[in-house]
Amino acid sequence: MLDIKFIRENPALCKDNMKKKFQDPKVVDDFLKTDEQWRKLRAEIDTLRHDRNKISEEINKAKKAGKDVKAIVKKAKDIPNIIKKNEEKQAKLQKQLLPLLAKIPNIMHESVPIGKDDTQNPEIKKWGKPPKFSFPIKNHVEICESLGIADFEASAKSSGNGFYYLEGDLALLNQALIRFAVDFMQKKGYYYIETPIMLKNEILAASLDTEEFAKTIYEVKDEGLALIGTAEYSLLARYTGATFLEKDLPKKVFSYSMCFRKEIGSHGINEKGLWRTHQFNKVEQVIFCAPEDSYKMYDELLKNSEEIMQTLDLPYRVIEICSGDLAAWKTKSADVEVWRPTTKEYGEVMSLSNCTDYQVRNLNIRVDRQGKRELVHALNNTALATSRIMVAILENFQNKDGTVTVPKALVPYMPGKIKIIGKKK
RNA sequence: GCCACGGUCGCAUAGUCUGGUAUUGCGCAAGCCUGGAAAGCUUGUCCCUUUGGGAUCGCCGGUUCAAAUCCGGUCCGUGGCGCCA
Repeated sequence: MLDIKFIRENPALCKDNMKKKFQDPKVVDDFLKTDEQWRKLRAEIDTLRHDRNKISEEINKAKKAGKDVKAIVKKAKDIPNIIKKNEEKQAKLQKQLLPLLAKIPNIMHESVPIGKDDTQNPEIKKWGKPPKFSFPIKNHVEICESLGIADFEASAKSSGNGFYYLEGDLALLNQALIRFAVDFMQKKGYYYIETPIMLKNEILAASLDTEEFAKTIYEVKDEGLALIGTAEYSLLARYTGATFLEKDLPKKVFSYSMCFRKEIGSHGINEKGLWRTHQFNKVEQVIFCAPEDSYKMYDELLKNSEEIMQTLDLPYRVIEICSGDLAAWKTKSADVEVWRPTTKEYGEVMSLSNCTDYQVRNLNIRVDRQGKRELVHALNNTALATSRIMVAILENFQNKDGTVTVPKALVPYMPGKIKIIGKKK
């Protein structure tokens, strides 16, 4: 959420920001109106509490002096009831206030392109040449099935749609990708953390909005736990309530985890294969930094992602998320998309975001600056989500004989240092 | 899972039995002092609000004029026992 004080002081800016996102700015007015009522009530309650505290003190003094307190106690008895009534009113207002607050989005960076939806996200960079094939190409599902390195029939039987069995060389390629990405981030000086994959519902709910939660998160019934959709959540949760020392910032961390997503209403979840699944492996980067550094860190995170793509020799482009497509908690965001020769399109494989202090305000993650505590800024970016990168490798590096060449950078990570997947042994 | 004990201001700690101003030390910040520093002294050091105040003792609720303190529930931690990859 945004800082309430900031909304009070900058209503025009908040509304203008919403207009740029093609959202109804009326929410800001509704919020301010309710907020004013809340504050007024708050002041009343404070006065009542003050009266009560004073009377209690009087009773205490009178008692100690050995005086009869019956008369004062009788007087004091009415106040708690009035307070209680007002507190109930206040709680009601609070309940109205929170959803309104959640609807007011983070203030976008001035560089964010204006656009209605994802069709208007501009391409800001393109790297690598899409491969040319002298033979009819297969998509990754056909490659997997012809080489026997994945089984989607078996996973459909065991778990339903959106799962997969990886077998043999492909399962090993998956592990190679994870190791490659972990080594890469480690060399960049990021700190490696393996996190819980289940979080308490309320902890998880603090990192994303209610709608997003309902659409993506699997809950573990009767346990009050939920499976993470990305290690971003568990990494943020790791630092909930933390106060960093200024010398420890920027705090650059990364994690490998399995991720679980319901993908309710998502396009393509019924498609067979590895592109969109309920369960996948991801190496994730997260940075906590001083507010003035967050756009510098944004550039660094993007550079990391691009280097990974370039090292794997995968053709990609970078698109910037336009105002209308930008999630409420982000001020700026970009996707790295990989070339898919089978669809002749680029598809999302990495997602970079600067969330500034919007998430962190709920989580209360701060930096101590000479005795003053300030909220940090939080950023996140994919390092490598293996299933989609495997799709890209299988499709871009396929050979005429049906085999697939392992990208050079991954060969050292493959058992036996094999250079080709699917070669008859 | 069972039993015992515990959770207090950044850290440490008193207060809980017997309800009535949240104690002390350390660390940190500002000021005084100093040639400069240390020491010493003063003030501050979670949040909201500010003329006053209000809230806060893991969390939620109850009793009460008044709850760190009493009652109920819950979460977390430590030790022991049990189970176990």
